[in-house]
Amino acid sequence: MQEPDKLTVLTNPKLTEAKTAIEKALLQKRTIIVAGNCHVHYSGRARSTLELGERLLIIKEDGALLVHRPVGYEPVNWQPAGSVFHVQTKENKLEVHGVRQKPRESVLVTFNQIYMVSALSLNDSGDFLLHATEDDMHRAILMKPELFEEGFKPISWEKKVEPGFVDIYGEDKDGKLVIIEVKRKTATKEAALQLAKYIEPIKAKINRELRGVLVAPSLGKDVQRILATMGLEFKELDPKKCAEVLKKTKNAKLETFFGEDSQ
Amino acid sequence: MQEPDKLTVLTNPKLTEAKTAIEKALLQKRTIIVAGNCHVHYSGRARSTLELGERLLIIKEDGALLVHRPVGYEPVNWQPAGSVFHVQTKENKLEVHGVRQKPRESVLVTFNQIYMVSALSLNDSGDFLLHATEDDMHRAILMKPELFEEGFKPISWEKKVEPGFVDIYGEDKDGKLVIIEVKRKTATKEAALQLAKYIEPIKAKINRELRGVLVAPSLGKDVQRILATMGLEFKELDPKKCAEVLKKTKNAKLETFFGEDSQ
DNA sequence: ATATGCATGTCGCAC
DNA sequence: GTGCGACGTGCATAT
Repeated sequence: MQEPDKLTVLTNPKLTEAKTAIEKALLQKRTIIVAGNCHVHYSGRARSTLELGERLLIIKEDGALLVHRPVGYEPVNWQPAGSVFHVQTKENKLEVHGVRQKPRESVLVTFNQIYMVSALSLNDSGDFLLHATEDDMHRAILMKPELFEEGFKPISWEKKVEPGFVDIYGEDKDGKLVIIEVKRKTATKEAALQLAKYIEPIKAKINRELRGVLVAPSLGKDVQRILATMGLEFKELDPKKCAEVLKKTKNAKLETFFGEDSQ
Repeated sequence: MQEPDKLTVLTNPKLTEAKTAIEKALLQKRTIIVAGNCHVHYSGRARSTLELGERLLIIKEDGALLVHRPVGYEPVNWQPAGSVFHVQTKENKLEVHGVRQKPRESVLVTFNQIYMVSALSLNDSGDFLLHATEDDMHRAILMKPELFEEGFKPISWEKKVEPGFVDIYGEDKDGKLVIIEVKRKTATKEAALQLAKYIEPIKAKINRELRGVLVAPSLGKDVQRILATMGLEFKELDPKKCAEVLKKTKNAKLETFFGEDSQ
């Protein structure tokens, strides 16, 4: 079931042994994990130094590099995919050097002690799906406009209108034009200003009543007031609810496909 | 030199063995690495599903969780520090469930096979220093104002002025007020608008000539034109150069401390 | 190649 | 807690 070399682990190796194992794993494009005592220097878009301490170094098969401290979600140092690596021992230390071009930047990890080197051949082709994004909210409104408002008829979306793109625009039940700006979380004053920026030039261009509506799960502190002074509206809508709607719509479609009634 | 339990590694353990090892390591607040075949579900601010595949699961001593695919810099799923974990075996699968409150969100990693479980006690107190940030640029200009302009006298920085904070303000050699907005990389039109937003209210309030200057290593495409129409200026300045200046200044101080001339 | 905007952004700091 | 901006942001997309 499992190739003999799917996994290689060295515990408390000598630095030279670690060097050999890492170089071999790099050639084989395996996922490498090194645990040890190291310091780190980065130079490129900025510069950084990380003093001696015990961390994890991870190098992936596509040349991504991560240095993780024992706390925190984010890597303390890293290198994006596509980096090229060089390993060498030097004065009783092991140096792992990762370089990428465009932008030119490099990370140097210097170990004085290594607790573990692990090399894995990982096979991963599973799909990743993310729901309840802003884009899901757009699609949900387009597929089920009454989510926004009874009688709303979408006309277009992601429409270029100087000075940017309008999320959705359409007509309400009274035939008024509606410009919608969608946010997937609490809308800030920035969002209100963004909407206003889109509205004004259009108002100036067309001679017709125009509603600007901010759609979001909630509003920031002073945003309601700002909207009011600008004659804009707010409509509450939750990204989760939109995701639900999309799911149901998808189910409905599938049912139709299989010859069943869709509600 | 090294405690006997600094490092524990299990290779190709049974799921029940893995469960025991992970639970023990969680109690000991060690850094845990699990390599295996799994699928992942996330629910919280959004929702996601990741189909079956071989990945790394990392749980840190502060309750941060990372799921890494064999490619890419970013984790495919994660949970910030402070999450609480629950491990159980179920129908020949091992479930690792991480939950955090505020916002309420959870990640469920379900393994059907495990290649390695590793638990480490990492000791890391080394300082991390990042140079050539925007803040370094502020400090460099404050310490050596001629970096910005000959005769410039800084008055204040990070000054609250409705509707936000001005990076630096001061007086030029002719006694004109100068408002400086600093960017560490190519300045976009957003930066220009940000500067304008600060300038306008101040102009309205004081009765005095006022210069608005965008300081950055370079300008985006139409930004020069935008600055011109708004009567704003651009001054080229590189964050690396600022970092250099700070370094020299620091050295100069040290030299003084040691009784030597500082140029 | 550059520009624009989203992200389960994260993180830090001020109010 | 909320707001605001920086980040070695990364990332996808459209031009």
